[in-house]
Amino acid sequence: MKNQFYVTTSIPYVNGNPHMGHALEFLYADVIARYYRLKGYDVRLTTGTDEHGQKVQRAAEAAGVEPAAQAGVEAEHFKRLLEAYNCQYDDFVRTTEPRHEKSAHVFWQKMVDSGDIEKGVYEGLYCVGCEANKTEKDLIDGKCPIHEKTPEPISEENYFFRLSRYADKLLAFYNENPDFIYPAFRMKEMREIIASGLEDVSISRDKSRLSWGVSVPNDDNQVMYVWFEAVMNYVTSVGHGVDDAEFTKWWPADLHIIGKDINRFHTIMWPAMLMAAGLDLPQKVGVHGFITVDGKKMSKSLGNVIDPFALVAQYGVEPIRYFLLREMPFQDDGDFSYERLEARYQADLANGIGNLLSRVSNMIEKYSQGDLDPSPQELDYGKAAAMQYHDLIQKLEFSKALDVIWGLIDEANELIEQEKPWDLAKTDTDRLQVILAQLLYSLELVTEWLEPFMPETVHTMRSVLQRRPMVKAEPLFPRLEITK
RNA sequence: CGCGGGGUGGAGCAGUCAGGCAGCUCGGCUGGCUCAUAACCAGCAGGUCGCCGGUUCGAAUCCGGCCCCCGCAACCA
Repeated sequence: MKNQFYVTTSIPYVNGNPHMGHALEFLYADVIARYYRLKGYDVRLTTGTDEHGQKVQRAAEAAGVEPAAQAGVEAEHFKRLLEAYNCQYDDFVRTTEPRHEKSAHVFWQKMVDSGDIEKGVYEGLYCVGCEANKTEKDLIDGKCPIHEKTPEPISEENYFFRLSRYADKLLAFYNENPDFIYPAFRMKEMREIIASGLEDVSISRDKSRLSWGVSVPNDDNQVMYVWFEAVMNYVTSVGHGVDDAEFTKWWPADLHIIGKDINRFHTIMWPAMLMAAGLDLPQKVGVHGFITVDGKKMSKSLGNVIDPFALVAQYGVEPIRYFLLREMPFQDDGDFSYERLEARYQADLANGIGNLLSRVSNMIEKYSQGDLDPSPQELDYGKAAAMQYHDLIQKLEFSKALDVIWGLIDEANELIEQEKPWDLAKTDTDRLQVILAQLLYSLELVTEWLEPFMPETVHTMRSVLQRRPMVKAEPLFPRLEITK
């Protein structure tokens, strides 16, 4: 079994500011990366920014700056988001970096060599308002539904990726690797799309229409289509085209974490591209859902956008990490509301883990002179809970893994109630020490399992639990004042 | 008939694949306790499991039909 783990996030497009969805995706990747680091694996977490394309070029023109400058500002913005959510990353790939252009050129050439890139004529419909190509399916009564204009037919010489050649190979790959896409129903969706037919895709643009991109090798008039080049960041990060030893060490990736909207690019186009280039395919793609707010999609027009920076500023990073990982099921959309957030904070953090630490640390200070070794004599969690925990994390079921941890907290509270240590202090001090040692053990297990999710909290808890003599802990999570 | 997800006590969900007394968390109510952040523990109330029909000794679960909500449909995490 190899003791390394390479995980990536998708790379945000820099035409917009960071939002909650980015924060959530970073968190998912951070938890799994921390989990494997704690297991002793050599872990690499790669994230970055997608900086080419029409929208960035236009935004820069509007702002009167160079596209590179525009992208640079946003790249820093996303790095601040990673810091704000305490996500540890090993590499941050900007698609405008020289190493990425080199990587993309090498990748392109491999596909040319395999005969999967050919020149062709792109004939399509172009909406001037959208500045984008449209398909018949996009139109209503032959008009762009956004601008209510009839798109202009255009004809442009582009390079095409022979995606149509890969339908059967992709399906065969799915059959051999039924766990390739998580959750499973996302694979079902992709099977449907493949079954309905894959067309060759245009993967370049004429520079007269778009110049802000990675140039096509040996053709001064074309740049690569943004999506085509952006996904290559996953190989760029590990030295593709630049450092063969590094690339051999890390590729293929163990896990790509992505949002459900870009599933097809990662589970159809990207695998096909890798096959065409003769490279191995990633082990798994985890497709997460979106965050809704009070049941509705977050959008500027609804005015319900939550600022991820303001949120951690108000509640602190650890409670927000907990809330998002506990309430947003990886597979589906999760709903955000301040009511749910405050309820979780109060019940699980203040009354749950925080209060348990207080009462146990206080009893050990009082009844054991603050000096005691942990021992699991009373409650045998056995291997079942541990197996459950590890299994759930590896399956990306973070919410359920946290459930398991909180099960330990509940059991500890129940044990206290059953044994009544304050009575034992008067009647049976031997029994009292056994119970306290058990409680200490339970808390240590909680810290061990919680570490990928709430590293700062665990750090604080350990400073209490490992101190000798132990003294009563300050509230980990002070109760929120209910003002509403 | 484009594809997919979903409709379960006040709220959020599990259970549906392998039919068998309808479960969890939050909230509400009652009681207990006092080590603890008025926290903790126990118990109670509350549900025609979207609708109609079928199979079955028995259906939230299987089959058929219908209604409603949400997402996707090549560049929106």
